[in-house]
Amino acid sequence: MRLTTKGRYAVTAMVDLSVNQGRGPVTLKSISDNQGISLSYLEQLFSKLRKSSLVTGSRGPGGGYVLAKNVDEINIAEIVLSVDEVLDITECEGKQDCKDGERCLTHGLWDELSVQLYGFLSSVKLGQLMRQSGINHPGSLGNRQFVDSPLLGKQYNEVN
Amino acid sequence: MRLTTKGRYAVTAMVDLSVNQGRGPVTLKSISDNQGISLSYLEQLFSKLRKSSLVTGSRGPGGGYVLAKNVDEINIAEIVLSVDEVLDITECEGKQDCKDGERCLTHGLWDELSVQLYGFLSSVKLGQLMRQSGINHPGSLGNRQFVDSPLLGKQYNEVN
DNA sequence: TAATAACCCAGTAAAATAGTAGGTTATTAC
DNA sequence: GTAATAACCTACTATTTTACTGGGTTATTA
Repeated sequence: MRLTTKGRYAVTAMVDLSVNQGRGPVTLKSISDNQGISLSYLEQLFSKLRKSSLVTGSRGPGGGYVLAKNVDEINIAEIVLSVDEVLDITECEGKQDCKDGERCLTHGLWDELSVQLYGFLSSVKLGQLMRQSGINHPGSLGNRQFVDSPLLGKQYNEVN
Repeated sequence: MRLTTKGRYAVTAMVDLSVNQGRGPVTLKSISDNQGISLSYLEQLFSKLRKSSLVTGSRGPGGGYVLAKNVDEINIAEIVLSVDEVLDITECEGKQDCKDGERCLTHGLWDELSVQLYGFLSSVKLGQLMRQSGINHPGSLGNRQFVDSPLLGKQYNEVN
């Protein structure tokens, strides 16, 4: 599970579709203008989002993209995975010659962390992000950290 | 908050230090051999880990690196942030001319998600990863997903 | 039939990741 | 002291990924 600005672009664009839901299709041109992302780059991202059945496009005037599913049936993980390939194949797994144990150990651990991360991101639905849009302007977060998010509620517990 | 193989390397190396704790300093050479990461690249990563006060190095024969803090006082987030710069500065935030609201909205939302992610990763301590090393060989995860991780326990709740 | 906007493809520019190569300095063991 | 070790440092290169550019075509609407 990788997480870069590419996935961020995709999530941002999907939120754009969410807030404009019901007002007809959203053109990539408008997202491009709003978010400052190049049109052609957006086309590439939406090609993947479309192939993942997250959006549906319609051509011609008045056309654009709409969400293919309900905002509460789309989670952040599938958006990110749709555009961010998940490669990260380690030599170890490929060769299967890790008899000293050390190598597999750490790889296995990271995999576990990846699964947890995926679990976390898949638990956050697009609808949640969208509905909280009103109270999430820059700076509204202040110095708060870690827990008690007004956006997602009690998603996890502090360990110590 | 970015998450790439670079951060994975760092976490992997830190777990290596954890399991060898008490057995004296660990050389980068041994980590290089174990994990298949170039020595000089590791040196660059450890330079950052050292500046973040996560490890301390000792020179000469018998030297190497040890953890600067207890395994339960080091979390995954600080390891990742130590090597993965957190730039991701958006035009919007820099210019502060986002009066249409649309732009700030999505940016603020992503920031919120970043904070959540940071909270999640900072709740996982190095010690947890280390102690579970015995039961986390590749394939032990099976098809399990999302919740009920034997590694981290109940870290978060599914939303719906 | 003209405008629109998705859809497609090939290439380039920029950035980040990963590695290479050469050092120096401090420490230990002989 | 001297040799080996291993951190520590710097600059450069290769590779990969990210992001953008520029050209199309196809379907749809007015």
